[in-house]
Amino acid sequence: MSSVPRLKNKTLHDVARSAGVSLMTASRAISQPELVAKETREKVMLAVQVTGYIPNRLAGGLKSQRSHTVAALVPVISVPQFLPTIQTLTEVLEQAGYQLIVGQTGYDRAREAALLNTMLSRRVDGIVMAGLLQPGDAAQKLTQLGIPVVETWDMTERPVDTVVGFSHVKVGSAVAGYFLSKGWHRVGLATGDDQRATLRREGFLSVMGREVPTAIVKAPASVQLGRQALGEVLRQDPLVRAVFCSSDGMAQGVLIEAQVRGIRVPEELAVLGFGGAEFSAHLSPSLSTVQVDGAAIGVHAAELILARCQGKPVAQRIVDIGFQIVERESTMVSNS
Amino acid sequence: MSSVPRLKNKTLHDVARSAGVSLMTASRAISQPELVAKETREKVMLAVQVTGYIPNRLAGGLKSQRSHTVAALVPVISVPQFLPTIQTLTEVLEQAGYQLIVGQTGYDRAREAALLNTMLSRRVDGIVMAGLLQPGDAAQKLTQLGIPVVETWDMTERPVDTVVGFSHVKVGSAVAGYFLSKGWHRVGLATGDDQRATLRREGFLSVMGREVPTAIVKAPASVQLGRQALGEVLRQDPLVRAVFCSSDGMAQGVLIEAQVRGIRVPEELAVLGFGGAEFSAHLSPSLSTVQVDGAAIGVHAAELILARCQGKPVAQRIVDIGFQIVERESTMVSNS
DNA sequence: CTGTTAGCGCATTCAC
DNA sequence: GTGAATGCGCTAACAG
Repeated sequence: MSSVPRLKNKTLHDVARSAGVSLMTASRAISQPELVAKETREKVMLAVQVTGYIPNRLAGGLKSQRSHTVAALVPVISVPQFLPTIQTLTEVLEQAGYQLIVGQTGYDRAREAALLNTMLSRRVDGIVMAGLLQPGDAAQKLTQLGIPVVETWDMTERPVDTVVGFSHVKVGSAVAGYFLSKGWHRVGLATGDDQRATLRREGFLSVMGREVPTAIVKAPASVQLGRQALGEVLRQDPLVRAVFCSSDGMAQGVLIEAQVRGIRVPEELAVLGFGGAEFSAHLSPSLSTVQVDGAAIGVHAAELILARCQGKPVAQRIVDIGFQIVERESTMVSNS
Repeated sequence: MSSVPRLKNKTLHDVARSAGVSLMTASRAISQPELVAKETREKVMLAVQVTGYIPNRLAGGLKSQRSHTVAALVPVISVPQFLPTIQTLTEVLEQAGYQLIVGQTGYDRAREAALLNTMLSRRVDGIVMAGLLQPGDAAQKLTQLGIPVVETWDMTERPVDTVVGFSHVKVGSAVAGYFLSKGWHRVGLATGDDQRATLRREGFLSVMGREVPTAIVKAPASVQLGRQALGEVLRQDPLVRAVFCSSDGMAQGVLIEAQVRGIRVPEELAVLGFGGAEFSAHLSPSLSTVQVDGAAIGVHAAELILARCQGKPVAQRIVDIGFQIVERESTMVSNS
């Protein structure tokens, strides 16, 4: 099977010859049909069929200086939070004739820098980051080269280029405020160790005004780690009244661990997640969470990149799509 | 910000001039350093630093006929089952200097064919499919062009090129056999409408030898659809004893719905999922499931593609990685 | 509306 | 060990 007579790819040249026109006419008939006489166009289209021609976009890109590809850099592809963003990003880009190249940084700065270089050497037309770009040589180079960059799922006043997201610090303080408004003072945190989760924690603590029982687990978080985390928080304060988790997956683990330990949610323990995962609404008790519109982030990111690629000016370089605390059963009790 | 003086990319030419060597020497110093005198090499490396040169892999690829990219086609990127596969695939490929381009078929044959053409026009060096390739012109073309293709997460005796996966029919019959061995005859199905879920259903029914209460939901499945599905199955048979679900997400929904309705699992209703999701082990009751090693599929797929790209013969064109029924609390009762 | 010319940036092939 | 020529497949820019 390894010695198949690998059929050579047809080139535009073959098409042109088969259609009896020049190379350039064939090229135009395909990419700018309106500039070509109807009859000629049909001849070329027929030749394309006959020869089984598949254009080589790499070659075209060499000349036109655009690869029609966009890089997406995520910590790990399987982080559920980013999935809706990547999904819509892929869809919108594809409709515009762009494809996505994915890279995984593995929460590692060195790899992020290396990956950025790889992507540059592939001449991607734009870069979408999950999170903020690490400052450094790579970031500078991007600005110098004028490559569109969209940072997402976070917020900053000075993006490398553009940013679509929200403030994690504000999320943390909003949740703390929410807990306090419920009269819950014995609160705890079950949180991942990644940068954004840390920001939420800081926002939370700044409103609380003191340290609170905290379990920090290694990102990416999971249901299992959520269960362990509740154990840790309870060790630090057996009478903790409410826990803020850094993901809905962890929160699910906390719910399960509470159930196993016979702790009633929300009567004895309130639980709040983060991310607005599909399943959170359908757990029992249903899970309160901080809802973020990941799909909207993807759409905005795609539009920013596309606008930049077409040389259009961008109205808003900083898009704050905000967030929303969705109150469900896991935190729903009358104030006491 | 849209009128930044877009710095032109440096080319190998610039590097060569800066180093005072010829273009070709610069090229070699970078890609085949051992063929160049140490002194020359260092001059070139310095010049690379000074100029801030980033190689253009598209240009190199034009000549060498390899893009060092691989296409991955999935129905939707957010289908949890494929995530471990995509993740390891990306990792292994990246280590070998290859990047992944993702495409979403949206469970749509026409889009799959169109996407394949798009990927061909990008001259990807290989294609990894989630599931089997639809027979058709596109598939034929792939064979003609001798492009490595790995079909995954399914099994066939006649792959387009290679296949890494397992038989969904066998999964279905194994689960049916398992249920029967437990003495459960009033069984039901809660299943998605995608092709692979349908195969599992067929395998299941072929062993049962008759139709059973079935809820079919639109893919991609979800926790919510799982809850609805149990409702539907119960409507068809209020005394159903065991349900086989087409994903762990759906199974989780079934568990929750059972809990809400006061149906005890596993005493009154046994539940079995599919996919071996991380969370399944940590639910309460823990979820029995059909475990599949998605990461192993990714590793195998990457190795097959890489071997083919390097012209090495492939030992096994058909790799069956099998599956395993993992018995947990949701089906664990003494035989009756 | 169509054809000609001249590269895009690099790597293969051959000389030296 | 190094360099010059040539072309990968296509398109921008100009002539006709």
